[in-house]
This record gives sequence, C-alpha cells and structure tokens, in this order.
Amino acid sequence: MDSDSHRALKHRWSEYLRRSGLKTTQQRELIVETFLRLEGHVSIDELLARVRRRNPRVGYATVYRTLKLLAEGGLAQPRHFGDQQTRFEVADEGAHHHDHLICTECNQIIEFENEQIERLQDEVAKELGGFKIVRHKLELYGLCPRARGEQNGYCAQPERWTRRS
Amino acid sequence: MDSDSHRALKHRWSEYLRRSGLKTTQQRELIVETFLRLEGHVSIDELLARVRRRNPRVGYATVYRTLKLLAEGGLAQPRHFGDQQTRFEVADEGAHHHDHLICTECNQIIEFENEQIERLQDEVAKELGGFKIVRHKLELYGLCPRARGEQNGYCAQPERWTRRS
DNA sequence: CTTTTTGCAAATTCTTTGCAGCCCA
DNA sequence: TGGGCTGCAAAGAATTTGCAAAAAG
Repeated sequence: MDSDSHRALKHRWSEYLRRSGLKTTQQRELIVETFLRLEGHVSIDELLARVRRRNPRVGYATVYRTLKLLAEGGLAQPRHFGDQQTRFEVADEGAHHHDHLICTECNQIIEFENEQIERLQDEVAKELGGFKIVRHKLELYGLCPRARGEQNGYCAQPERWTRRS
Repeated sequence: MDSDSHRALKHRWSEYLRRSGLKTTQQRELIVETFLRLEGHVSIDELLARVRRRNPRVGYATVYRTLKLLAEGGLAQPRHFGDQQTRFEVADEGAHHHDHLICTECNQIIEFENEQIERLQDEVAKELGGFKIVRHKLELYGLCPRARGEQNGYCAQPERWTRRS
C-alpha cells in the first residue's frame, strides 16, 4: 500500500471517530495502524499477535471491538473463506476492487480484478429491479496447477493454514 | 424443485451412503428429505424446526452431522451471508448454477445467473497460472429499490431475518 | 471531572464430540 | 450380533459483554 492511500485511510478513520464521538486511544491507534499496514486477509489472532509485538498488554476484546469499528467505518471488510475464522481485509477505496481465487487444496489465495465482470454485475443488478450495488464478493474455488497434479506447477503456498492453537 | 431432480439428488445421496459404508436411518432420511424439499438457504435452526414437526426427538447434533455428510457428498453447499449463522443450500447439479444479490437493508436474497460472468471466470482462472475452477461464489450486496428510497419500490421481504432466540 | 475505553474473565452463540444405549444391515 | 447412529450433555471455538480500574478529552 502506498503512503497516499495510507494517509487517506487514516483520515477516514479519524473522521469516523470524530463523527461518532469516539476517543482516540493508544490501543486503537496501534491496532488500526497495524491493520492498515498488513496486506491481504488477517484473522483476529494474526492481528493480535502483531499488535502484541509492540504492546503485549492488548487484549482480544479490544481487537474485536476495534475491528468492528473499522468495519462500521467502512475501512475493513469481514470475510469468511473456507474455515470458521473471520478474516478482515482493508477496504481501500482508492485501490481497484479485487476478487479472490482460492485453491481448495493448499488454501493459497490469489487476488485478481476483472473490469468486465464488474460491469456485468452492474447490469445484472439493473435488470433485477434496479438494485444499487454497494459491494460484492466473488470467490473462485479450484485447484492450483500443483494440486491438479502438475509436478512443477505453480503453488505459492503449499502448506495449509494454521489455526488458533 | 421438480421431482426429476429430486429423484436424482436422492439417488446421489444413496450412492454416497453406499460408497462410504454408511447406514440409512430414519433420522437421516427425514433430515435429507426435509432439506431437499426446502427452497433457498436454510440455517440449521430452521431445518431442525422443520424436522421436529415430524419427529420432535431429533437432536441438533444429528442435523449437524447429516448436513456435514450432505456437504461432503456434494449435495449441500454451506454459505455465510451477513450474519454469523451458516446456511446451507441444495447443490443441484441439474439446475443452473446461480449467484446471489442481497439487500443490505432488508436482507432479501435474490438468485440470478449470468452466463457471461461464468465464462469470464474461467478465463480469469486460465490467465492466473491455469487453475481449474471447481466452484465459485458471487454475492452482490446493495440496496433494493425500496431501501433506496423509492416509495413503491420492489422489496420482496421487508422484514429482517430473525436469529435463533 | 466526566465519559469512554480497556483488560480480564465470564457469558453467549454456534458447532463438535464422548458416550451409553438404540437401530440398521 | 456388531458396528454404526442417536440424543444428550459436556466440550470447544469464536465472539461478545459486564465491570472495575485506567485513560482521554
């Protein structure tokens, strides 16, 4: 993430806090900063682990509460992939929207974007009575080349996710 | 669901049981029958409630266990929409695949299908190293006409979902 | 000072599991 | 008969909440 969009996100965050009459605290700032700097899809545990590197006294509840605020403020998007953990992703309006391609064997997640698909989605919404699409979620599940059996096929992440232990 | 596809699903189910060395039981049959007859997206609670109309002694665990089998057998697809409940949907290979348009205000869910989008998905997968797409999930979230403010706009389901009470 | 926020632990919610007895093959 | 199946209750896992102490404005 470039620093421009990072700055924009921080600004949206402070605006959200102000509008909602919420306070700025050390923990919140640390969690938000850590979250915004992370790429990809973070689980609460992963985020908490990162946060605790800097401040070991932060608790689960605070991370949950802060991510809820981030989601309400439109800065984070909750997601459910294969497992039961909720993962969060930075909702960066400046960046292009992207979707996900997930290997059901090795669980690697590849992001992609496709303008044509986005356009077709708006058309569908118009046909179906005139919905106004706010956001969408497209997930393709399949087998990456290696999982399909190609010996030297590409596989970015041949191990499975580890869960909270 | 027409009776042909219902029969086909029941056949897939018995094949699955046989292949896996599992037994046919009253409860399983009742749960599967009830599930296959339901349209749309069922939560465990809704399904259990229906099942108990016919046999009040069926327990949660059995429904969970049976839905897990249905999912493994490819007859049910688990889904997460807005709330934290897992919903299941009949995976009817005979029917066309469909996707979902969800109103974030009233939570109505409209199903649709679009061939062009499906085609583009396969293209994307090919470009991204040659994945083999097994299934996909496309969810459009937005505002239905009424939620957008149109007084007489279409809104199939103006109430919110009720959760387990 | 007042109002929020935090961290902890306890409570909730959803889902899975252990086990004694029941039922299908 | 014998191994799978069920229902119950207890365990687990993820998330939320109550509350007293701490921090922010």
